[in-house]
Amino acid sequence: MNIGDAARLSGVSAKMIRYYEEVGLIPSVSRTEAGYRIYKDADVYKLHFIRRCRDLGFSLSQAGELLSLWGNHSRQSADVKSIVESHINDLTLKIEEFQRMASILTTLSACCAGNEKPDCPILKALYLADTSHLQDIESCP
Amino acid sequence: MNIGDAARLSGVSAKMIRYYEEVGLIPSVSRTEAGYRIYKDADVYKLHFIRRCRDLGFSLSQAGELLSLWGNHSRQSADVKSIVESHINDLTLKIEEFQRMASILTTLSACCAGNEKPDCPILKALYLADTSHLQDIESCP
DNA sequence: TTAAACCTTCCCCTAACCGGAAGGTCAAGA
DNA sequence: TCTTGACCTTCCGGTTAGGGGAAGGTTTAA
Repeated sequence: MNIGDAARLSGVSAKMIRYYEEVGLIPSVSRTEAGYRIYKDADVYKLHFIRRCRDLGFSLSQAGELLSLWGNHSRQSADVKSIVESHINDLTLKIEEFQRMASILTTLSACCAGNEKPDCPILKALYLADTSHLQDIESCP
Repeated sequence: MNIGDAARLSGVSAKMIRYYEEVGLIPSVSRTEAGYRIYKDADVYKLHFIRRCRDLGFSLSQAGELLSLWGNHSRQSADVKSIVESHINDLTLKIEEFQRMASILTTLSACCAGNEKPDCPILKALYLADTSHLQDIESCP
């Protein structure tokens, strides 16, 4: 199987497959005499596993650790769970940060007339020293 | 005022001030005979404005647009509001994506014993073709 | 005079890719 | 048999928003 077939079957682009090989996430595969990479089903499964890790937001480094645990039959499920919980924590922090931003921006946007006039409470707030007072605001600043 | 003072007053590191100048986000400032950059209060305000945009998650490109509007007294507040609403939309999409990931991972994590044994429903789910069925799952897969 | 604390430019590194150029290979149809 | 198009290869550069550090010049205070 050529890299194009492996890409189609795994959902990982040929470009990315070469990249994963380059950075050591997957081992180098064998080649034809002409230098073409040859993939087996097991390689496609690995690529597919990585793709699913990426879809769930894991870093390539974490995906590599999970892939390693996946192939290690003497693994401890606690190690897997630890990686997952760390990632859930990262996601939660990002969600909270984005919600904080969105909350402030929504408040400010609601106060902006959004017309042809230059007056704009959003720009005022960006100029002022601190928007932390906008966290729980109900009325317009 | 040297770049170090501007950095302390604006909350933007000297490294980043030079970078913002290099990419054209802020204009080049004048220099001393020795080549040191000289900053005025107005420059510090601009840097501070950019920093606040970044704190709210705007890209440097958006920060540049907002900065330009801020300095343009014939602006239309609708243009400001448009940028902000676009960014709120981006944030909302990211929040939803992260929540989707976190939801799936939390479900899987709850099903993993997290002990010294190798059995792990998380790895099983990463191997299986599709986790979309985990969106609304209550019990363990 | 000297040492610390500045400043300058320059280059490399990050994560996870995408785009494209230049050139070699393979398979099918005329 | 030749050609054409679809593959494949490596290599290089760009993306975002910076961080780290080297090598060397400047300023200021003791």
